[in-house]
Amino acid sequence: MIEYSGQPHYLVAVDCIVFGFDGERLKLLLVKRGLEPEINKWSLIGGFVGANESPDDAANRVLKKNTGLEGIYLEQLQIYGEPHRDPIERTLSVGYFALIDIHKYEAQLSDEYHAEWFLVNESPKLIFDHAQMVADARKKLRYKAALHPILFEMLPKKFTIPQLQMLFEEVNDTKIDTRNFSRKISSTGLLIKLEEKDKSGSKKGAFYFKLDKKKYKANFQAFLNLIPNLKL
Amino acid sequence: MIEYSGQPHYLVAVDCIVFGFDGERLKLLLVKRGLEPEINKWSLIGGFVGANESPDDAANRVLKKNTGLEGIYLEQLQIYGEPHRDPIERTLSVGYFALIDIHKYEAQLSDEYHAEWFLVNESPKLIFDHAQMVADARKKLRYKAALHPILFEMLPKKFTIPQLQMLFEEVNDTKIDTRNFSRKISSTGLLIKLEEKDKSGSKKGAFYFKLDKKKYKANFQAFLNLIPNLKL
DNA sequence: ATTATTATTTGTCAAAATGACATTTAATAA
DNA sequence: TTATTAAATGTCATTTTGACAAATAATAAT
Repeated sequence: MIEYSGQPHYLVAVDCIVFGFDGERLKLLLVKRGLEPEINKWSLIGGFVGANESPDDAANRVLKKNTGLEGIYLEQLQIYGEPHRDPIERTLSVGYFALIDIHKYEAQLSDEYHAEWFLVNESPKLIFDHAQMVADARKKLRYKAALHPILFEMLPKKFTIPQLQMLFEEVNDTKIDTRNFSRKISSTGLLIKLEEKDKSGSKKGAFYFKLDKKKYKANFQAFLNLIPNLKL
Repeated sequence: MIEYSGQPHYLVAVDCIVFGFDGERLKLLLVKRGLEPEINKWSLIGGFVGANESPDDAANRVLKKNTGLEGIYLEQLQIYGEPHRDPIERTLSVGYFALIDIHKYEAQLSDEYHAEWFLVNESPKLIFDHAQMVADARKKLRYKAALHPILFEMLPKKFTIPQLQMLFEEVNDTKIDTRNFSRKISSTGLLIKLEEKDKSGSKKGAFYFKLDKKKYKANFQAFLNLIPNLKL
């Protein structure tokens, strides 16, 4: 087989910044690293890109292995390729951010996988440049969520408007006016009101809504300015 | 030296999608590939990531080598990593899109570098997955340019409003109303009007403007909706 | 000198979107 | 029956938007 002569070869990994929402707070899924160096330290979910898979494939595989979940929302963040970011040997890592409905994950046997959820603001120290990856991913999540309805990926099938608003407030670290928010949300036409109410949060109860998936897919590109005074 | 045992290693390259604007049309900078396979075919400007450089470093080095220019606006696009995208051996490529003031480049000795400008819509067939990279880069350029003032990176120090508008129209492949466009542009406060006029395009002449670089840097994040009926 | 030409520049107005603000409502608990 | 609590909804002034055409400045032609 011909090769490009004399060029160095590197390991290529993927690392996933996995966000979830428990109904109140934004969370981050971490695992204890299973190999040296830094074994047993907290780390993003990651792994090496195999010979017959693309980085996207690798990210999906690694996510399934660590959570049992398939079909997770995944988006390429960027590549991390500083020469010495991994002390053992040169490894470039493709960062992905993933959005999970946390309840789907909790439905899995949590012993089978040793990933753990942390509040994003109370995460432990992470290995290598993983803290930078998380910071970049939070920024990108804010950016995208301001323009596209990706946050629904973190909600269960049925959710309430107050829940949705809390999620937006968490992601953007801001308070949003209830009246303006619900006006904006309903103007998108993406939500379908259900009969049922969620009585857990109040005496009155909040109506459940579900996503209009047809419109969601059709309108994924146009969902501007859900955050007041948006400054990207 | 310790290594991660048994993991495959790959070549890692960078490829730059270089956009320029000649005052009327959007252009793409290509080179004839200098090595087998596909030698002498048209290709994006690219190269392998060296042992002591990051992909960002490599992109800057490769751009300087092929154009003589430094300090070019560069942004990571995404990674291209399908297992067989390069027929010789597995190579992952980090795509970058670059924005150049085409006049700076023309000031260089054009014989010294054999890169050539093509109209983006009349580019030759490209090697490997480079056509896909160009398509992705155009999409991302539209996206970013709708929200951030990056298109100024393609203009000379002095430029006119009609030129600026033509650039926006080229990038977005649309027509924009002159009155609304100049209202929007001036509301950003990013432009400083000069005394001088550009007489080349008309009898009346169009006033030159320059970028207020302080405001440009300060407001890089907030420059929304320059394209009417924006649908991202 | 006057007029014609041509791209540049600027103005209006109605409609829609935005942001700030407080009250009503529904269900349960007291 | 009343108190409590979160959910749901309405108003209004301001700003932004999009659609539309007339005026201007310089040169070329007569």
